Formats: sequence, C-alpha cells, structure tokens
Amino acid sequence: MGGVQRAVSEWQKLPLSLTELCIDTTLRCGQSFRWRKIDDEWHCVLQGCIISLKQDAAHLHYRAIWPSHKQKLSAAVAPRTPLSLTYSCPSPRVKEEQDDGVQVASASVSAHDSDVDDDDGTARFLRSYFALSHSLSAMYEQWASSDANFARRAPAFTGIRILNQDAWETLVAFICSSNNNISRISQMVHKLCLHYGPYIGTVAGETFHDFPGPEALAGTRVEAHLRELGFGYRAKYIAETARIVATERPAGWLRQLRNPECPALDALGGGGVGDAKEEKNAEPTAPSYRATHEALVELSGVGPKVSDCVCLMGLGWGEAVPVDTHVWQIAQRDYAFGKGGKSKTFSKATYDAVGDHFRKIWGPHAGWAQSVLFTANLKSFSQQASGAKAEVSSAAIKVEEAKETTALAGKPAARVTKRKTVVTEVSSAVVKVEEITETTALVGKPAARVKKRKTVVAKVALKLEDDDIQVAEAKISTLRTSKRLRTRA
DNA sequence: ACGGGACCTGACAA
DNA sequence: ATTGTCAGGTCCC
Repeated sequence: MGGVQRAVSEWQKLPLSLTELCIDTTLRCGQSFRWRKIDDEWHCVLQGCIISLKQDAAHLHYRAIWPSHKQKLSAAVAPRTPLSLTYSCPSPRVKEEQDDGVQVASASVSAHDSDVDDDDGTARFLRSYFALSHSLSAMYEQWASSDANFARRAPAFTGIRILNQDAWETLVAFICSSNNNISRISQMVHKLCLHYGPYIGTVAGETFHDFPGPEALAGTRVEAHLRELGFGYRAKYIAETARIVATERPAGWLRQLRNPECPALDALGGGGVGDAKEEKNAEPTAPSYRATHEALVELSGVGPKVSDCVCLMGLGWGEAVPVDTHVWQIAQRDYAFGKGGKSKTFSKATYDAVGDHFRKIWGPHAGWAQSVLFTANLKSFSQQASGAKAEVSSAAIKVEEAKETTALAGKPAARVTKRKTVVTEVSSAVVKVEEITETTALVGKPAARVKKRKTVVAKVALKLEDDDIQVAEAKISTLRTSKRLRTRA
C-alpha cells in the first residue's frame, strides 16, 4: 500500500435483513436501469463513484471505487458536447490497474486521493439511496392489514424498496420507458452513459460511465444522434427536455421540487462535493406533490405516468402512484376498476381515480406498495411467484403427511410407514409432486414378517391463473404394488 | 374535455 | 420464416 494510491475501498458491510431490502429484486424491478450484475455482485456509477454491492441474509456488503479526480468529475456537468457520433471512451486517460481487475480513471494531475478511508460517507450514501430510515417490514404490515390483496401477493416479494435516485437521471430514464420494455430501456440508458457520460472506471472488463447531466444532452445534434442509436421517437423528447432544463429553468430547479420530508441524496464524498450555488432563487410556491407533478408534465415526453415515476423515485414523493399498463391491469383485476360504465377506457380521469384509490387504502407511501404489486405482476418475476407458491404448496402436502404419520404412531405398532416426497419442476407454472410411500407391515410371529411395499405416486399440477397458483389436478395413481414378500429371519 | 391513432424498436411467441 | 403483439406512454388531432 505504499507507492500507488488506491481508489478502491475495502468491502464494508451494513447489517440488513432481506425483508428490509432485497437488492436482487429492487435493482431489477424497473426503478433503476443502470445496475449491472457481474458474478453475484451489483455495480453502478453513482455520483462519480462505482458502487459495488452484494448481499447475504444478514448484511449488505458494499464498496466504493472512485477516480482521484472525482471532485472534478462531479462538479463538471457541462463540458460534454459530443462532436463525434461515435464518441465513447475518452482515451487519453491514465488508468491504474488494481489487483482485482479494477481500473479507475485517473487524472494525472492529482495522484492524491482524498478519502480512501472515508467509508462512513458511502454508508450514509447507501442509507439515503435505499431510504433505509423507513422500516419496510412495518410498512408491509400496514399495507397488508388494510388490503387483503396486498396481503395475498406480497409475501413472495419482500424487500422491495423505492430507491431515492437522482431526479434528472430518473426523469430521462422514464422518458425512455414510454411504450417500451425494461430490457430495451436499460440498453438505451446505458447508451446515454456510454456516449455522453464521463468514464469512471472498469470492473471485470466492463467499463462504467456516469449518467450525463442536462447540459450534455442539450446539444443541437443530440436528437439525430439518439435516433441513430435506436431511441426512436424518444430522441426528440430527451433532447427537448434537456434543453428546457438546462436553459429555461433556474439552476437547482429539480432539487427544489423535492419532498422536504425526504432529504436529497447524501453526497458520496462526505459533503463538500455538491455545489451549493442554487437555492437563492425565491420559489414562492410551497413544494407539494401535486405542484411537482404539474411542473414535470410541462416537459417534453413527460405525461402523468412518467411524472409520477420521477416524483416517486427521484424526488421523494411517496404518495405518487405511477399508473401504467400493469397497474391498470391490477386495478381492474383486483380492485374492481373498469367494471362500472364510466371508466371502461383509460383516461386521465381514470388515471387519477386509480391513484387516489391506492392512496386511500395504502396511505402516504402508496407508491411504495404499488411497486411491490407491480413487481409481482412483472412477467420476468412470475417464476418467482409460482416458485414460491409451489414451495408453499409442497410444504402443505408435507404437513398433511406429518399429520398422518403422527396418527399412525399413536396406534400399537402394527406397521411402520415411511414416506418420501419428491418435488420436480416441470415448467415455471407446473410442478410435479411425487409421493412415495413405503409401508412395512409386521404380521404373525415375531420371527417372520410380511413386508408390503406400496408405492404411490401423486401428481399435482399447479396451474398459473391470474398469477395465482391453484391446484388444478390432484390425481393419485398407484403405479406399482409389489407382491407380498415373505422373509424369514 | 374526450376518444382514437401514430409513433421507433426489438424481443418473443404463433 | 413472416407476421403480430407487447413493452412501466405521450402527443396530437
């Protein structure tokens, strides 16, 4: 540790249960589109640092990797105007090779790291990013107690939190999300970082860039370039919104739209990084969810749904309920929406009605609860639902067996029954349960015994219906009944 | 105000 | 293989 300054911190850990936070779900359920999982570790650039995470049952393990010129990077949002369409990695940078295959962009000017040991800063940042001050299990209980449907769906999807993300990044990411799928949204957000964001470092051979600021995306050629990159009609929205935010709104405009009860993301460097240059503009309107929602809708490509996503995940308004196709489906299927003659089709009035309903039954963090049901409804997570339910189902079968065995045990030991259950997954929706029973009967004289072996195979098909597992078939067939075997001692 | 299309693209199922 | 549908919607008429 002598000569070369390292910008990679050691792994640290934060005590945290999986019911309070499950990163495997939270980082994949369509809130952030930027986290990448490599060999059981999650990585993402936040505030100019590469944050790495892994989790076990008791702890969230984390480490931060930052370039020594991080201060400069986080302050320099502006000077990124791509002149070349194929601009990607700024090459003329010194890279420091680390032991574990980690490279970090390093400005040759300062070979001096400020805060390698400052991991409290990272911990504070993570508590803020994951909004850990709220007890998630307590909130789940509250939502479940006031809503039977939530109580039914949520047990298979614990640990889903709303991330406290950067507002600008959230805004752009969800402009990309319109009429789109998570896979492609992630690709698009990645392209934005790659082509317009500053290079931060390399982990396991993969390069990591930060998310570009509004100024970087406000150029006149951005729209055409983004179209070439496959953004489709969203290219115009992004360029327009970037221009508006960069030039037609006061500095710190987005920050002023935050929920005051949910403080802004803590600075990673332990303070001093954020430029406290705004805040002087007198904003007479008291910040509120409604006002924030209206202000965002003014932007290009931002309708009510995208606005609510930014309110919820980027600005700390927990009551914001983004109503998308999934939530609309849920509202119709589980909350009797669209049944009455009025709101059969989906209108703005319907949108507001759905949100109001969920705010009414779930309370001030309705958006958090929405995220749980949304995730449970995602196709990419349906296997998790069926898998969990199959487990529950097979557990129930085993309980039945145990009861039977207990009943037998009470009798004088005329026979001994041994049972075994084999559960095999046929598909994501169908599970085969084989029950093998061996009965050994003891008859006659002590010396002689009759052994009767019977094998019963029970096939239980579990069908996925409305995302709900039901036992569609419980057929018991005797495959083989062996003859009596007479043995002698 | 309300209803209906168009809109880029790519993955995935018939 | 081609075609159709769907994906965390928004804009415009």
